[in-house]
Amino acid sequence: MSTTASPQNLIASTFKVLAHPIRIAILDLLRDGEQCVCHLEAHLGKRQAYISQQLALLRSAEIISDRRDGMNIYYRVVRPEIYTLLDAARTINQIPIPAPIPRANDCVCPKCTNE
Amino acid sequence: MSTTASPQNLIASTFKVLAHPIRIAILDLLRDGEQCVCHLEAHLGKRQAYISQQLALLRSAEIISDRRDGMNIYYRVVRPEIYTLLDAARTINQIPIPAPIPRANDCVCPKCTNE
DNA sequence: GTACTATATCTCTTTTTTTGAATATGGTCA
DNA sequence: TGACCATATTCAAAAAAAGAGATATAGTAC
Repeated sequence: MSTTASPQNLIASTFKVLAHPIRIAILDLLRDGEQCVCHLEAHLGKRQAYISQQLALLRSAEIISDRRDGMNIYYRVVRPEIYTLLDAARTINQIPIPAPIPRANDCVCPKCTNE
Repeated sequence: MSTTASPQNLIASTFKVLAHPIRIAILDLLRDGEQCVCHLEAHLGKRQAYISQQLALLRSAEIISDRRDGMNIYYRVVRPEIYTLLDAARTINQIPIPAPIPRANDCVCPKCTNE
């Protein structure tokens, strides 16, 4: 994650963080505000540890940050400019920008509502 | 270069092609129009074969395309929208958009002008 | 034709990234 | 305090990408 920080390398690493389907999906889930990890887990259908790894990556790239609230940890995007990139990439590929996921103030994912 | 072409995978591979300093540099060199390979070679200071490999990659991603003129092969960008991405990434990283390289209709790089 | 030039391709090695499995941590609730 | 829950980290294996070297190709000039 280093090499000398030339402009091109900086830009390249910005793209690199975004060059992953799960990370893109995570950022899309965070479009309309913070979500708890269990939410992401439920929506992405991947192992918890795996999602946590990707969150760590996005976190260390300083694109998202977290906040604990009681039992859960909530993630949010701290660099909304990256949506410019995501949206532009969608436009280029003629993919519609995803509709915002209805905000659920209290987590509605199975893990959060069941028993 | 495959996996099923879900929207996220499509977007991810767009970012992936751009996630490389040399490829970014090549695209910047092509900002103001086509350039012959020797030009790129002179400007990038890398092995010919290496640049050719990167060109092949950009070509197979259908971002650039080539044209032969006499002895030389000229490359040009066929998807100018990618500059939206490059520029946005620069903005995010607070790097100025590179000034266009003065157009040289006849190649002025050492390889083209010497002897 | 042959020789040369510009560029491309192929193959192999090294490095990086991805992913999975196991385990750790640090709050919370009794 | 201890058990429990949500999430994080660590380590190793698998897969992908980066890069170097050697060689091929397709025009061009003679």
